[in-house]
Formats: sequence, structure tokens, C-alpha cells
Amino acid sequence: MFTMGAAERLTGLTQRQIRYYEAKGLVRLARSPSGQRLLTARDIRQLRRIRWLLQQGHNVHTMRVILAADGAGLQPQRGARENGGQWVNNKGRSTASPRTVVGR
DNA sequence: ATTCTGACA
DNA sequence: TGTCAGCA
Repeated sequence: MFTMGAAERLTGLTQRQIRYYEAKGLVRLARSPSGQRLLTARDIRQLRRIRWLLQQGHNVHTMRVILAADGAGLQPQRGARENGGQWVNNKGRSTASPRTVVGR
């Protein structure tokens, strides 16, 4: 497991950002008995993905939709901002927005 | 020395 | 988001 200091270096995100995304539910981080965040290699990958989405112009709201869609086997085709972008399934088929599929 | 939460700009 | 306080 990694500590926040390590995660900060490994992801290129600030600790402030990591805590913020955790608070927004984009990542679920385990805690040590003392309350220290313990990040797994998966968390690191997830955070790096979040960093990429951020650079692509996404906000926490659309990231949540995209990350949830991923779990449903969907992928954004265009830079899906607020409502824009089109979505495709694993076969390249156009589908409804994951907001419709996943909800919330 | 590090990390944590809460809070203000 | 950055940063600072006050803890653990």
C-alpha cells in the first residue's frame, strides 16, 4: 500500500486533489487504524485516469458518469462534457448516455 | 517528518 | 485548488 506522499508523486495529483476526489466518491480509499489513507496500485491507476479525464476538460460530474459507465462496459466516444458527446459500447455501437444507463 | 480535517480566499 | 491551523 502507498501513503499519500507516495500517491502524490505517483499520480502527479496533489494530496488536496486526491482527498477531494475521494470526497466526491470518484475513488474509495482504505484507511489505516490511525486514519491514514492507504492506496493500492489500483487506486493509483484510478487516480491517474482521473487526472487524464481532468486534463481532457472533464469535471467531477462527468467523470463520475464516465467512471461508472466504464463499469458498465461503455466508453465515451467524444469529449463528452456536460451532456454533449456520444457513447459507444464495447462493439463500437452507439448507445444511450450512461447517465441513462447508470443513473445519478 | 507526515497526514488528517476544517476552513477561508 | 492552495494554504494555513491545530491534532495525532
